[in-house]
Amino acid sequence: MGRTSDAKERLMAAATELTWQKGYNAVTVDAICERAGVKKGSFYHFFESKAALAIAAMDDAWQARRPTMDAVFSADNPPLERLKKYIEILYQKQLEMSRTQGRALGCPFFSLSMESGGLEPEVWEASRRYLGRKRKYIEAAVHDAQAQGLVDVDDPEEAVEGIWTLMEGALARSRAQGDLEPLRELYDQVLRLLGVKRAVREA
Amino acid sequence: MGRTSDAKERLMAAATELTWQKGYNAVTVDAICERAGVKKGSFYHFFESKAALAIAAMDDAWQARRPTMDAVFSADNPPLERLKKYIEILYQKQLEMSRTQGRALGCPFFSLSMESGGLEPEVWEASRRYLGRKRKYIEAAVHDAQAQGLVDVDDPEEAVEGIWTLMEGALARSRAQGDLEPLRELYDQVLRLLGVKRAVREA
DNA sequence: CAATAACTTGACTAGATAGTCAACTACTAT
DNA sequence: ATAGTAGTTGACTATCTAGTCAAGTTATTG
Repeated sequence: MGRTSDAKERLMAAATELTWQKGYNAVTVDAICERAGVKKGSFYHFFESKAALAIAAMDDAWQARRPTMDAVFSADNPPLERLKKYIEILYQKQLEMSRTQGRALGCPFFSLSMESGGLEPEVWEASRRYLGRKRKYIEAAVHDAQAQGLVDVDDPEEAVEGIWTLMEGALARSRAQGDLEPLRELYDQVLRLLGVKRAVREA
Repeated sequence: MGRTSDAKERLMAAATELTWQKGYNAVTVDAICERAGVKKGSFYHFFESKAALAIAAMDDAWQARRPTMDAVFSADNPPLERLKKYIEILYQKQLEMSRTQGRALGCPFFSLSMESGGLEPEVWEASRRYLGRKRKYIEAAVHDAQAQGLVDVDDPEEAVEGIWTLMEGALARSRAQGDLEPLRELYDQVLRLLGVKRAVREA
């Protein structure tokens, strides 16, 4: 019963966009309202604070990306193909941002996690939770690759750790320096950490 | 002529500390003044803006760390020892922060670079410049290692790129998640990117 | 078609924020 | 010892900021 509205969705979209561009602390409630075309009173009708919106917006963004993640990391795809395809998608996404925003913006969860630590415990916790979910796809791919004898690693957990550092590190660097350079040879570097030999890599 | 003072130094130290903890946008001029024990009027006597202070503070911090960097990356040390020692120092530094601050804070230049893009062009440029200076030490070590036949890489530039991503990525992750986990096996992962064989690594 | 719940609005508060300024103080060099 | 300069102070402005609220509007459902 009662009136309906998409203001809540518009607020989450505006928050995602602005936070990705400028970072959490540089974005004001007023700016989010303006971009969403919503008055501040309505903002506080839907969300109890800026932090609450940030958390809701992360969930929204994750739900939106999940189908793509599930498709790319489908158990039906060969494990190394999953990683390759995923890195290609990362690259394309950041390329699009370079064009539309003038620079690469990196991973929104990671940037938010770096920025919110020690300031906004609930935002920090939520961002880390979504990073953990993202990481699970990588873990599964590496474990599958190991089980199928496609890679040469002593300790799969350590390999996951290194690959995760490479991936989030490359995205973070692409934001820090604004260009796509860090993403260019990423798949090759991942293969190296996985102990895939040069001859196989070139195949 | 005239009165002397260390207020400028105190302001730079306070800015470095607070920005490292909370990030650039979350730190106010008032907070910096309070921590430095300096009134706002004095702040603007020494710096024309918060951005100008941030840039001066980066330079100050870099000058302070440079001697250590020069010692660790001395051409007199074997190239791989330089990298190993440097990673050990990174680890110790973040460990100290875990104790004193309750969490790892990562690399101040990198965090600042991620946060200032698109908002504070001069701060962004400066942070990237200092990151570039830091990177040069890694480059030299990798090139030397290659020249001395200690490593097995096809393309040294690509190896530097990957190692740099691993290092800054691990520091960034240590901030994002607040613990030291990402730094633990860092040297091993670096060796893997350098194509150092398992047997040699274990030696 | 009406009751009512869901949403909207604009005006409001209280405190934070960057930056200014003129008068004041104390040190340093001559 | 003193003139001049570098540094200090507190009070000030104008704007921004998160968050509140009571009264108004509109869609939904019975």
